[in-house]
Amino acid sequence: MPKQAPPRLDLTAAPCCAPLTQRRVPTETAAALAPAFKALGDPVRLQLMSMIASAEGGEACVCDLTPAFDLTGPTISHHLRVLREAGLVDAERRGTWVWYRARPGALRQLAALLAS
Amino acid sequence: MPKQAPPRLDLTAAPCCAPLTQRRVPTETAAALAPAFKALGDPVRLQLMSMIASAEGGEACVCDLTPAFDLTGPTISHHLRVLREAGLVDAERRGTWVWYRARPGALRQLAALLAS
DNA sequence: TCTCTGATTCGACGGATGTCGAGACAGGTA
DNA sequence: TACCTGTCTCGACATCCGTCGAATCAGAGA
Repeated sequence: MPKQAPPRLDLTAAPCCAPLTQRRVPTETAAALAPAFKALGDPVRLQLMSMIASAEGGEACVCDLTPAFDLTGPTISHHLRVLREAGLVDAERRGTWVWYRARPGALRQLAALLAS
Repeated sequence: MPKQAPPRLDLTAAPCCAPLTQRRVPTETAAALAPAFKALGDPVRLQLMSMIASAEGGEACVCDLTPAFDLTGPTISHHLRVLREAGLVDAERRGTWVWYRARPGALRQLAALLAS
């Protein structure tokens, strides 16, 4: 869990969501959603996102995420932070461990933009 | 139009497409699709993609794209090349102008991955 | 309180990225 | 042929990004 709530994007606040293919995405919408796509634009983060979103109970522990990659703890922590700051996931510390869960609506909004 | 066909990703060749939220995305799939998300992870490219995909006739001329941004020609050309190499668009020169069109199936595949 | 473990932050490094100006290339047109 | 216009390539620059080791912080338990 971050020491203080990090500057987090609220994707649902984006001027929203007509499909990309329907009309030109306004500048503000592009600026609001591009960071989320950027966050998914790394293979490790794409897998992290998938592991979190598909985890049973809807949440995944960092202690399960880290050993799934050939990367150090700090690096995984960095990628999780990027996902957090992009508004894609939320983190919660419970006792010793930190749990991540997908932010409801975030993926849906991105999917809606790409939908035809 | 690129001088020679650039190394272009074939998104449809990616081990494909169960939603992110359903099961963990395999490493190869993540490696194949992350570049496409990365390409959309820039506000300018997101708008370019939208302008191309939503253009009437399904294609847009560079000569219409460039003046829509406060950027130089080379910079727009660079962004279009990134979209091309990510497998999201195709380019074709017809006479003086170069036309870009959305690559069918590319956006659909990304949307499918994000779908819940 | 002290110690141990899990997770984050910090600082550093090499490599990638966005932007531009200058120059090259492709097609029209005279 | 020569010239003009539209587009791309090249080289340079500052900035950002992915990764690591070391240090720090947060809880749990002795």
